[in-house]
Amino acid sequence: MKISTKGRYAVRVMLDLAANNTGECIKVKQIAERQGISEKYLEQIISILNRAGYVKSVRGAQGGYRIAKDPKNYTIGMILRLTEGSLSPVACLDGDVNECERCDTCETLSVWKDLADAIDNVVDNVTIADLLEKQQARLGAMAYMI
Amino acid sequence: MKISTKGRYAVRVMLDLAANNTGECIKVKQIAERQGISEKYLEQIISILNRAGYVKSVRGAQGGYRIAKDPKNYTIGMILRLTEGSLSPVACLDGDVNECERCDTCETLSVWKDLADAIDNVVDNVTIADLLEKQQARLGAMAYMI
DNA sequence: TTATTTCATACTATGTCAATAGGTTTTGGT
DNA sequence: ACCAAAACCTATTGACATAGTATGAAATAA
Repeated sequence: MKISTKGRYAVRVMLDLAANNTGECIKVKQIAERQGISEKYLEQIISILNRAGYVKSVRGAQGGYRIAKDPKNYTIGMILRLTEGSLSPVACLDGDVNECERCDTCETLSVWKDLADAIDNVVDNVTIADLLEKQQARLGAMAYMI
Repeated sequence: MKISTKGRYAVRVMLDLAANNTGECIKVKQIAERQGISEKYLEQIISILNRAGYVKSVRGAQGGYRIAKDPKNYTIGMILRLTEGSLSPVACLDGDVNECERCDTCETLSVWKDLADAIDNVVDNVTIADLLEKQQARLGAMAYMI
């Protein structure tokens, strides 16, 4: 019942790109350093985000990545589903075909449905913009402490 | 982000024991047959429930299992945590020690906290008695359809 | 004493996770 | 034209978890 590093790192990448979005290209190396994540592993994760169009890449020297749209367009749910696959707690709820022949008489299924709804409700109502805002509020508060 | 068969089967075992609780001992073989689960695998799962005192066992011939207390005493959350371990979506939230040194500045942590709360809120508010009630309501409705 | 049942432990095949490794391609700067 | 920097691509790896099987020991009612 754990979210893997892939999903968690993907969220942090999106937040990092949003927080450091100056219009310049951001290199994987920079993100890896800031986030303390293996550069090569990050490469794979960011390529998923790239193929989905969540980030835009520029190849070659001076290349790198930029967040594609405004951070408010990206929910945590979108990013997790993209990188992790389905967030539903049981396979029975995946896809439109219910291959389990016990589904009709399966009392536990309603619990898993409620659980899936609860999970969706959280992750689909937080955006990268929300996280960014919090981060900047914290950094602002920190500035007064110097 | 999936619940494993161990946890799901454990819930079904508890429900089965509750539904078929006549005071007589219920054998692993019977549960396995009713639930369509491997007998040997079930043995391992029920032994976890037994060691935790959720079920009572009687050894030897004519032995078997009985649910220990009234079904309303067992939430899905209890059963899942016992068999699956922690239900929190990230390791950062497990235990009292936060070994991650980024926790102070980790904006995503609040999302995982909300997610953990949402999950807990579902699984801790459904009991085996609730599932049993639903099952019996359905079986009652079925009887009229004959 | 025997059949039935729980109890305990070891084993196995498969898959996933979290990387690491080793390249190829693209491109700006010189 | 060349070089270095960067993205891009694919294969491989070691560790671990999952979902069982397999084998047998211990307990007990009949």
